[in-house]
Amino acid sequence: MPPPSLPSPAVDIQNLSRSCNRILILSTLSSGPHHGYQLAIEIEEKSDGAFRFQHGTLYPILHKLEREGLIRGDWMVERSRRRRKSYRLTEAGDQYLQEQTAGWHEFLDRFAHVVERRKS
Amino acid sequence: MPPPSLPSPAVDIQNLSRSCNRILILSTLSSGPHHGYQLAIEIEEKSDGAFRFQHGTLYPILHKLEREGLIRGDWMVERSRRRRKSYRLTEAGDQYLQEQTAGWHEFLDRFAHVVERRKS
DNA sequence: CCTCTATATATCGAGCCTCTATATATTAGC
DNA sequence: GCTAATATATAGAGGCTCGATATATAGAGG
Repeated sequence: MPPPSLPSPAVDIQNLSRSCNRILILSTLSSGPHHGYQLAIEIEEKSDGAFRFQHGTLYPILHKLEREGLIRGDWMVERSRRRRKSYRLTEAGDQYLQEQTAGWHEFLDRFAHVVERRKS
Repeated sequence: MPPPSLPSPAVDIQNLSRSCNRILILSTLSSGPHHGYQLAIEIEEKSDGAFRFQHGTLYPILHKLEREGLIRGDWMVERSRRRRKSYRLTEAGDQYLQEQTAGWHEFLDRFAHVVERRKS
Protein backbone atom coordinates (compact mmCIF):
# COMPACT_ATOMS: atom_id res chain seq x y z
CA MET A 1 0.00 0.00 0.00
CA PRO A 2 1.17 3.53 -0.67
CA PRO A 3 2.39 5.50 2.30
CA PRO A 4 -0.27 7.69 3.90
CA SER A 5 -0.16 11.17 2.45
CA LEU A 6 2.97 12.94 3.62
CA PRO A 7 2.79 16.25 5.40
CA SER A 8 3.46 18.86 2.77
CA PRO A 9 7.14 18.77 1.85
CA ALA A 10 7.33 22.54 1.99
CA VAL A 11 8.84 24.08 5.08
CA ASP A 12 6.19 26.46 6.36
CA ILE A 13 6.43 28.85 9.22
CA GLN A 14 3.52 26.97 10.81
CA ASN A 15 5.36 23.71 11.18
CA LEU A 16 8.96 24.62 11.71
CA SER A 17 9.33 22.56 14.85
CA ARG A 18 8.03 19.46 13.19
CA SER A 19 10.15 20.03 10.08
CA CYS A 20 13.29 20.53 12.12
CA ASN A 21 12.68 17.48 14.26
CA ARG A 22 12.10 15.35 11.19
CA ILE A 23 15.18 16.72 9.43
CA LEU A 24 17.33 16.10 12.49
CA ILE A 25 16.19 12.49 12.67
CA LEU A 26 16.27 11.70 8.96
CA SER A 27 19.59 13.45 8.56
CA THR A 28 21.11 11.44 11.36
CA LEU A 29 19.75 8.24 9.89
CA SER A 30 21.30 9.12 6.53
CA SER A 31 24.70 8.33 8.03
CA GLY A 32 23.56 4.83 8.95
CA PRO A 33 21.03 2.88 11.00
CA HIS A 34 20.28 4.01 14.53
CA HIS A 35 17.82 2.95 17.18
CA GLY A 36 15.67 5.51 18.96
CA TYR A 37 17.60 6.00 22.15
CA GLN A 38 20.80 6.26 20.13
CA LEU A 39 19.31 8.96 17.90
CA ALA A 40 18.45 11.11 20.90
CA ILE A 41 21.93 10.77 22.36
CA GLU A 42 23.75 11.46 19.12
CA ILE A 43 21.67 14.49 18.23
CA GLU A 44 22.10 15.89 21.71
CA GLU A 45 25.85 15.44 21.56
CA LYS A 46 26.27 16.90 18.09
CA SER A 47 24.31 19.98 19.10
CA ASP A 48 26.16 20.49 22.38
CA GLY A 49 23.03 19.67 24.32
CA ALA A 50 20.82 22.16 22.48
CA PHE A 51 18.50 19.66 20.82
CA ARG A 52 17.18 17.24 23.36
CA PHE A 53 14.44 14.86 22.35
CA GLN A 54 12.06 13.97 25.12
CA HIS A 55 11.00 10.37 24.89
CA GLY A 56 7.39 11.40 24.55
CA THR A 57 8.42 13.43 21.52
CA LEU A 58 10.86 11.09 19.85
CA TYR A 59 8.96 7.83 19.66
CA PRO A 60 5.72 9.23 18.25
CA ILE A 61 7.76 10.96 15.54
CA LEU A 62 9.58 7.74 14.70
CA HIS A 63 6.30 5.84 14.52
CA LYS A 64 4.85 8.44 12.20
CA LEU A 65 7.90 8.49 9.95
CA GLU A 66 7.64 4.73 9.73
CA ARG A 67 3.93 4.84 8.91
CA GLU A 68 4.77 7.29 6.14
CA GLY A 69 7.37 4.94 4.73
CA LEU A 70 10.25 7.36 5.22
CA ILE A 71 12.09 5.13 7.62
CA ARG A 72 11.96 1.44 8.40
CA GLY A 73 12.46 -0.16 11.77
CA ASP A 74 13.54 -3.71 12.41
CA TRP A 75 13.62 -5.31 15.82
CA MET A 76 17.08 -6.42 16.71
CA VAL A 77 17.24 -9.20 19.25
CA GLU A 78 20.78 -10.09 20.26
CA ARG A 79 21.72 -12.11 23.27
CA SER A 80 22.98 -10.06 26.17
CA ARG A 81 21.29 -6.99 24.76
CA ARG A 82 17.91 -5.37 25.30
CA ARG A 83 15.61 -5.59 22.34
CA ARG A 84 16.03 -2.54 20.14
CA LYS A 85 14.39 -1.29 17.02
CA SER A 86 16.95 -0.33 14.42
CA TYR A 87 15.74 2.36 12.06
CA ARG A 88 17.15 3.08 8.67
CA LEU A 89 16.30 5.55 5.92
CA THR A 90 14.21 4.27 3.03
CA GLU A 91 14.67 5.54 -0.48
CA ALA A 92 11.53 7.63 -0.13
CA GLY A 93 12.93 8.97 3.12
CA ASP A 94 16.18 9.95 1.48
CA GLN A 95 14.34 11.84 -1.21
CA TYR A 96 12.06 13.47 1.34
CA LEU A 97 15.10 14.55 3.34
CA GLN A 98 16.59 16.25 0.30
CA GLU A 99 13.33 18.05 -0.42
CA GLN A 100 13.02 19.17 3.16
CA THR A 101 16.60 20.38 3.28
CA ALA A 102 16.05 22.38 0.11
CA GLY A 103 12.80 23.73 1.53
CA TRP A 104 14.58 24.68 4.70
CA HIS A 105 17.17 26.71 2.84
CA GLU A 106 14.47 28.41 0.85
CA PHE A 107 12.68 29.30 4.03
CA LEU A 108 15.86 30.78 5.49
CA ASP A 109 16.43 32.91 2.42
CA ARG A 110 12.94 34.34 2.54
CA PHE A 111 13.11 34.90 6.24
CA ALA A 112 16.44 36.70 5.95
CA HIS A 113 15.02 38.82 3.17
CA VAL A 114 12.31 40.14 5.47
CA VAL A 115 14.33 40.38 8.66
CA GLU A 116 18.01 40.94 8.13
CA ARG A 117 18.10 44.04 6.04
CA ARG A 118 16.42 46.12 8.70
CA LYS A 119 19.41 46.17 10.95
CA SER A 120 20.97 49.31 9.47
CA MET B 1 3.46 46.92 36.75
CA PRO B 2 6.18 44.83 35.21
CA PRO B 3 5.38 43.05 31.99
CA PRO B 4 4.19 39.48 32.45
CA SER B 5 7.12 37.11 32.29
CA LEU B 6 8.33 36.88 28.72
CA PRO B 7 8.54 33.60 26.92
CA SER B 8 12.13 32.47 27.26
CA PRO B 9 14.32 34.61 25.00
CA ALA B 10 16.11 31.52 23.76
CA VAL B 11 15.10 30.17 20.39
CA ASP B 12 14.21 26.54 21.03
CA ILE B 13 13.25 23.92 18.57
CA GLN B 14 9.93 23.66 20.39
CA ASN B 15 8.83 27.20 19.65
CA LEU B 16 10.32 28.03 16.30
CA SER B 17 7.05 29.06 14.74
CA ARG B 18 6.27 31.44 17.54
CA SER B 19 9.79 32.85 17.54
CA CYS B 20 9.74 33.43 13.81
CA ASN B 21 6.35 35.08 13.87
CA ARG B 22 7.42 37.37 16.65
CA ILE B 23 10.70 38.23 14.94
CA LEU B 24 8.91 39.02 11.68
CA ILE B 25 6.54 41.39 13.43
CA LEU B 26 9.03 43.06 15.73
CA SER B 27 11.54 43.37 12.94
CA THR B 28 9.01 45.04 10.67
CA LEU B 29 8.03 47.41 13.46
CA SER B 30 11.66 48.34 13.97
CA SER B 31 11.50 50.27 10.71
CA GLY B 32 8.61 52.36 11.99
CA PRO B 33 5.03 52.16 13.28
CA HIS B 34 2.57 49.91 11.50
CA HIS B 35 -0.99 48.87 12.14
CA GLY B 36 -1.96 45.21 12.09
CA TYR B 37 -3.38 44.89 8.62
CA GLN B 38 -0.42 46.80 7.24
CA LEU B 39 2.02 44.43 8.95
CA ALA B 40 0.42 41.43 7.30
CA ILE B 41 0.56 43.01 3.86
CA GLU B 42 4.13 44.23 4.15
CA ILE B 43 5.46 40.93 5.46
CA GLU B 44 3.66 39.05 2.74
CA GLU B 45 5.09 41.30 0.05
CA LYS B 46 8.65 41.23 1.37
CA SER B 47 8.58 37.44 1.47
CA ASP B 48 7.08 37.06 -1.99
CA GLY B 49 3.90 35.65 -0.52
CA ALA B 50 5.63 33.00 1.59
CA PHE B 51 4.73 34.39 5.01
CA ARG B 52 1.05 35.08 5.21
CA PHE B 53 -0.46 35.98 8.53
CA GLN B 54 -4.00 34.79 8.98
CA HIS B 55 -6.02 37.31 10.95
CA GLY B 56 -6.71 34.76 13.63
CA THR B 57 -2.96 34.40 14.03
CA LEU B 58 -1.84 37.98 13.75
CA TYR B 59 -4.06 39.78 16.22
CA PRO B 60 -3.62 37.40 19.15
CA ILE B 61 0.15 37.71 18.69
CA LEU B 62 -0.05 41.49 18.64
CA HIS B 63 -2.17 41.49 21.79
CA LYS B 64 0.29 39.24 23.52
CA LEU B 65 3.28 41.32 22.48
CA GLU B 66 1.49 44.37 23.83
CA ARG B 67 0.66 42.67 27.14
CA GLU B 68 4.33 41.79 27.43
CA GLY B 69 5.34 45.39 26.87
CA LEU B 70 7.33 44.68 23.72
CA ILE B 71 5.14 46.81 21.50
CA ARG B 72 2.66 49.58 22.18
CA GLY B 73 -0.52 50.24 20.27
CA ASP B 74 -2.31 53.55 20.05
CA TRP B 75 -5.70 54.01 18.46
CA MET B 76 -5.52 56.42 15.57
CA VAL B 77 -8.77 58.11 14.74
CA GLU B 78 -8.59 60.27 11.67
CA ARG B 79 -11.54 61.58 9.80
CA SER B 80 -12.25 59.76 6.58
CA ARG B 81 -10.32 56.74 7.82
CA ARG B 82 -11.35 53.63 9.68
CA ARG B 83 -10.07 53.50 13.22
CA ARG B 84 -6.74 51.76 13.34
CA LYS B 85 -4.35 50.74 16.05
CA SER B 86 -0.83 51.89 15.34
CA TYR B 87 1.83 49.68 16.88
CA ARG B 88 5.38 50.71 17.57
CA LEU B 89 8.33 48.99 19.15
CA THR B 90 9.08 49.79 22.77
CA GLU B 91 12.61 49.91 24.12
CA ALA B 92 12.07 46.52 25.74
CA GLY B 93 10.82 45.23 22.42
CA ASP B 94 13.87 46.46 20.61
CA GLN B 95 16.13 44.71 23.08
CA TYR B 96 14.04 41.56 22.92
CA LEU B 97 14.25 41.61 19.13
CA GLN B 98 18.03 41.76 19.29
CA GLU B 99 18.13 38.86 21.73
CA GLN B 100 15.80 36.82 19.59
CA THR B 101 17.78 37.55 16.45
CA ALA B 102 20.97 36.48 18.17
CA GLY B 103 19.21 33.38 19.49
CA TRP B 104 17.95 32.62 16.00
CA HIS B 105 21.46 32.72 14.55
CA GLU B 106 22.72 30.53 17.35
CA PHE B 107 19.99 28.04 16.63
CA LEU B 108 20.89 27.99 12.93
CA ASP B 109 24.53 27.33 13.71
CA ARG B 110 23.71 24.40 15.95
CA PHE B 111 21.20 23.01 13.50
CA ALA B 112 23.67 23.25 10.64
CA HIS B 113 26.27 21.55 12.76
CA VAL B 114 24.06 18.51 13.16
CA VAL B 115 22.57 18.44 9.68
CA GLU B 116 24.76 19.92 7.01
CA ARG B 117 27.91 17.94 7.38
CA ARG B 118 26.19 14.70 6.56
CA LYS B 119 25.80 15.55 2.93
CA SER B 120 29.18 14.22 1.84
C1' DC C 1 20.68 -12.61 45.43
C1' DC C 2 18.86 -8.22 45.46
C1' DT C 3 18.72 -3.43 44.53
C1' DC C 4 19.84 0.52 41.96
C1' DT C 5 21.01 2.77 37.74
C1' DA C 6 21.18 3.02 32.84
C1' DT C 7 19.33 1.40 28.67
C1' DA C 8 15.20 1.09 25.67
C1' DT C 9 10.55 1.58 24.06
C1' DA C 10 5.74 3.08 24.59
C1' DT C 11 1.57 5.90 25.60
C1' DC C 12 -1.62 9.26 27.80
C1' DG C 13 -3.19 13.86 29.22
C1' DA C 14 -2.19 18.71 29.40
C1' DG C 15 -0.97 22.85 27.34
C1' DC C 16 0.34 25.93 23.76
C1' DC C 17 -0.05 27.75 19.26
C1' DT C 18 -1.96 28.48 14.75
C1' DC C 19 -5.84 28.01 11.61
C1' DT C 20 -10.60 28.40 10.08
C1' DA C 21 -14.64 30.58 10.61
C1' DT C 22 -17.40 34.08 12.18
C1' DA C 23 -18.55 38.76 13.80
C1' DT C 24 -18.46 43.77 13.73
C1' DA C 25 -17.69 48.29 11.74
C1' DT C 26 -16.23 51.72 8.40
C1' DT C 27 -14.96 53.60 3.79
C1' DA C 28 -15.09 53.84 -1.26
C1' DG C 29 -17.07 52.66 -5.62
C1' DC C 30 -21.08 51.61 -8.42
C1' DG D 1 -28.25 51.65 -0.85
C1' DC D 2 -25.41 47.71 -1.92
C1' DT D 3 -21.04 45.52 -2.36
C1' DA D 4 -16.11 45.01 -1.78
C1' DA D 5 -12.08 46.20 0.65
C1' DT D 6 -10.22 47.79 4.88
C1' DA D 7 -9.54 46.79 9.85
C1' DT D 8 -9.88 44.59 14.23
C1' DA D 9 -11.53 40.85 17.28
C1' DT D 10 -12.59 36.24 19.20
C1' DA D 11 -14.22 31.40 19.71
C1' DG D 12 -13.59 26.57 18.49
C1' DA D 13 -10.82 22.88 16.47
C1' DG D 14 -6.75 20.46 15.54
C1' DG D 15 -1.84 19.36 15.70
C1' DC D 16 2.37 18.88 18.07
C1' DT D 17 5.50 18.71 22.03
C1' DC D 18 6.15 17.97 26.85
C1' DG D 19 5.92 15.82 31.34
C1' DA D 20 4.63 11.89 33.64
C1' DT D 21 4.10 7.24 33.90
C1' DA D 22 4.69 2.34 32.67
C1' DT D 23 7.24 -1.73 31.30
C1' DA D 24 11.35 -4.50 30.78
C1' DT D 25 16.24 -5.86 30.74
C1' DA D 26 21.41 -5.53 31.59
C1' DG D 27 25.19 -4.42 34.50
C1' DA D 28 27.27 -2.86 38.88
C1' DG D 29 27.73 -3.19 43.74
C1' DG D 30 26.69 -4.75 48.27
